[in-house]
Amino acid sequence: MPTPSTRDLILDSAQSLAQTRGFNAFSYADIALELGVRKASIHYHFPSKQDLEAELLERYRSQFMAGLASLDSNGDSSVVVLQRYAHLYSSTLKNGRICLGGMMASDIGALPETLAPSLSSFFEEQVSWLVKVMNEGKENNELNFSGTVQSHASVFLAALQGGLLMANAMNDQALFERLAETLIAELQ
Amino acid sequence: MPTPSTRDLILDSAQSLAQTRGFNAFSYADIALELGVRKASIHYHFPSKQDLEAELLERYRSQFMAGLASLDSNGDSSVVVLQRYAHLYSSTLKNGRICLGGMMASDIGALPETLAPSLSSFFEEQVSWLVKVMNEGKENNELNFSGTVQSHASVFLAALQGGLLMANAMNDQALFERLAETLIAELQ
DNA sequence: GTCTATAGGTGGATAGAC
DNA sequence: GTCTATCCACCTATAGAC
Repeated sequence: MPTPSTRDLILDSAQSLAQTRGFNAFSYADIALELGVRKASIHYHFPSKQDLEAELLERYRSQFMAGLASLDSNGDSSVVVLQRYAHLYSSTLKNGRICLGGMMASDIGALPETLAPSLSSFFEEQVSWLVKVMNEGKENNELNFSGTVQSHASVFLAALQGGLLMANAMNDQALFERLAETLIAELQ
Repeated sequence: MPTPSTRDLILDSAQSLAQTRGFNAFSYADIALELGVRKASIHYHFPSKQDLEAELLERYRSQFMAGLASLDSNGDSSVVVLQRYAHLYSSTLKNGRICLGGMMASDIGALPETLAPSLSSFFEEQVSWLVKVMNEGKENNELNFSGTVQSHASVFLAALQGGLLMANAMNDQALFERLAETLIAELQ
């Protein structure tokens, strides 16, 4: 594992701050303090905060999709794959974070409009992946539900996003675990 | 209808800004501009922003609960009551807003800790009300599902909150409507 | 690439006249 | 209750030395 570049360290710090406080509640000064560099150095890598935010979402999206690809690479059952998916969200909760996509969605009214398309794509890719997994589950008779797969995929994602918000605000990790379990049981 | 007091007008403006931009993305200057008063006047009614935020949540919570009380005052079926509940959320979406509780939950990491208990209560009251409605629906054989009522109530609320986030970010009101429909159908 | 220094603006908040 | 005036801290961002 090579030493992370300053650029990556900045993104890591910014992502942590964005997931815990929100996009409009952290500053270059916060990152500078955490990394022990000057604000001007951050502006060298990301001239404007909008540049930083855009890169933040893009990196998160690509890393998240790469993670999804590895979730269903084996021949595991759809139920197990969905459990692993839910665990991706659950694990962010342990650090007092919520999904970066969900956070950005809540801040969308105060962010540059140029970020909206990327954010929409993030959600659409999640739903598409869930649709694929649920379709496979139906074909294998591991999943069984009425209504369109698309609708159930949207509900699944929305419930996890909202569940993260609630569990984090109430400081109740068990709430999220029960919620995810119920969601998956409902599809069987 | 008496003329609203300045205090109420301030709360109305602040609530609109908080629901669209977030708690850390509006200022006293924004409210002052909208109402045509000076910032100092707002500080007279709400000395600190924390005071304003606390009152904002408390008013929202009490108004929301009053609204819920009128939703199931008649002998309507549980399905209809749940549809009306979902419509409460749907209607905020039309103004480009999300639920104030959901917004505050996403900002909780950048808000005073004193607000957390009130926010937890907000979610707990929503879930308790949903549990009551779902229990009645089960007794009347209008609703039919496995798993605890508590879990399904949590899922229901979480999915609506997350659905608001997604539909607002993607500017797709129909997404929310389909999502709500699927959620209710799943309980029958 | 990182630094010092600084500009120009906005944040929440207060004092005191009316 | 609302105003003018002001304070100080913090924000994003840039210029220019090293």
